[in-house]
Amino acid sequence: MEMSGAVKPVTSFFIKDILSNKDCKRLGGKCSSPMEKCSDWREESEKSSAHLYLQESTTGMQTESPDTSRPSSSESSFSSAGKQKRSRVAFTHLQVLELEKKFSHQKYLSAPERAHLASTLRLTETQVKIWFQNRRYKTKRKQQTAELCKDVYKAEGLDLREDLVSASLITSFCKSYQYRPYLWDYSGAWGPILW
DNA sequence: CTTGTCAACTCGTATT
DNA sequence: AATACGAGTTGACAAG
Repeated sequence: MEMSGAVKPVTSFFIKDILSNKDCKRLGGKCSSPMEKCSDWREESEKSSAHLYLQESTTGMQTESPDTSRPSSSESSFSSAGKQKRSRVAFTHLQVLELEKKFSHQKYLSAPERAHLASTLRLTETQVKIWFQNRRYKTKRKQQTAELCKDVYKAEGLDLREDLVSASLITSFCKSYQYRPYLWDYSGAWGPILW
């Protein structure tokens, strides 16, 4: 809140740093220079980049920039003034693919599993953790939306008179709400995507 | 311009 | 206290 927007954006991906950061925030203090995060996750990235580069050649599909961990404009995001833009790192197709594959089998990862996956994909554990969190949440929202739409269709079919107006509104909303970002998904473990 | 996507974020909570 | 979670928000970016 207080930190919002301004200088805050980037923080360390290390859990301890995140936590201490949080504490600082809550205490109203500013604990670390914005720079820190960069170097921190850089370290972590390099740690794993040593050998585990996620055999791109095996699939032969990786053509995107491999280094998601950062818009490796490591310097550029800071431009000149202290004002640093929040970065939105786009994971590579391959990374997302592997994450999805894992997610299709298990929605939750243990710490060791997460660590392994992270190093394999050259991501930080925090990135993997957040990705899974977001993924679960997205799945849930998607399902809720789908169910809502189903119900609306049913309601409309069975009882047209009941608040027809609002029902129709929701229906049209459902129709237009084509939110299926993971259509190409593995529809296996956690259910088919029905639309 | 607006809108959608999504990684990263905050906040409250649960578990150990 | 440390850690992870869900839910919701933020902000960068791309597509329309």
